Amino acid sequence: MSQKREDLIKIATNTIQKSGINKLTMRELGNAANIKSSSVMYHFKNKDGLMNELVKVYNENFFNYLEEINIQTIEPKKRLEKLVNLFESVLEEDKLCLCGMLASESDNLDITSKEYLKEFFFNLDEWIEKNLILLNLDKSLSKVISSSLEGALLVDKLENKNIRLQAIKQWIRSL
Amino acid sequence: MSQKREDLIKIATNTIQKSGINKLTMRELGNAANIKSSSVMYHFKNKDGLMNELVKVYNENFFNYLEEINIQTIEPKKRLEKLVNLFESVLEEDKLCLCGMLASESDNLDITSKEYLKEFFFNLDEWIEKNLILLNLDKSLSKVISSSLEGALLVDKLENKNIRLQAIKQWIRSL
DNA sequence: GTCTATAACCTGATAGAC
DNA sequence: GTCTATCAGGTTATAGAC
Repeated sequence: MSQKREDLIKIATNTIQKSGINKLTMRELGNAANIKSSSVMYHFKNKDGLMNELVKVYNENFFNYLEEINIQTIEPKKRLEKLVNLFESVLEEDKLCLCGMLASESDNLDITSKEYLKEFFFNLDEWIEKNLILLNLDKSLSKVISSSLEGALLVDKLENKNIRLQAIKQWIRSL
Repeated sequence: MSQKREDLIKIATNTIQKSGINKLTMRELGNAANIKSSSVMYHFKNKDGLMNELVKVYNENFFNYLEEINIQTIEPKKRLEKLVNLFESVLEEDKLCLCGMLASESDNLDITSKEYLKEFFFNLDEWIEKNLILLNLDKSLSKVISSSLEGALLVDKLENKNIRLQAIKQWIRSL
């Protein structure tokens, strides 16, 4: 992948996570990367193509990080805590989860992007489940944990506080 | 409030809940109400004014319903279950929570709308807390419950399933 | 790869008639 | 209250030069 293309993906992802899909336009993306909107189109063909790439790369990075947690941390409870930390680091940058945001705007996405979104949540639940099983906990709790993380990030960012993610961390510890 | 104004609020709220804030335009809102976009502007002055009204009315209806639950249901666990049912009824209409959606697009809202949003989540947590206290449960769980409901609705709608809200209901029963 | 130029369309908003 | 007419600006996208 070319350097410029990589730059564009980073900038575009950041824009959406900070301000929503509406604020991502070819013109502004070009401005931020010092090229014209027509040059952005050369790299991605159209906006759907751009969105496909954004979600795909986001997923790759996200699950590479979870894999890293698995390697560096053995204790399942600690792993789950590190998952919450990951969401906290997003909050600290005043951003939201790309996939959480796009889920609420799925009407504006093509089939490919929607499939990537579904994959994201499927893989996230699966990762959590594996650790719950190691803890002898009900694996259906994974759905509660992943949902709460997405919702908490949303509202904590709105309020510019870290309250809900903290509450989740505390709750997980108590399980 | 005039009948037409009420109609416009209902249509606009529905549009956002089904398809996102992007799909709400003055023109389309007018079309759906059989008036011109300029006539919509007469009722709300501008789009920010419209958004203010949407969130305000949504909050009123939402908390009127929670108040109704309080009257009709005494048992706190049952009340919480009815809260989950409320989110399930939104999912069944293939909609999302207006306030959850707008939280992820708060960059496009003015201060007034954002304040209404914060009020929504504050009041929701408060309502849940009161019932948790009656159950001798940690009141900080309210943040986990409200967050999980918002997140679960988001992903369940994407997948066109009722899995995550069900998992939350089951989890609350087990508390 | 990047540019200019341009097309075709949609957006919120306003002025003024009825 | 609702209309027509119109505006200025933003949007994706394409054609063709360099």
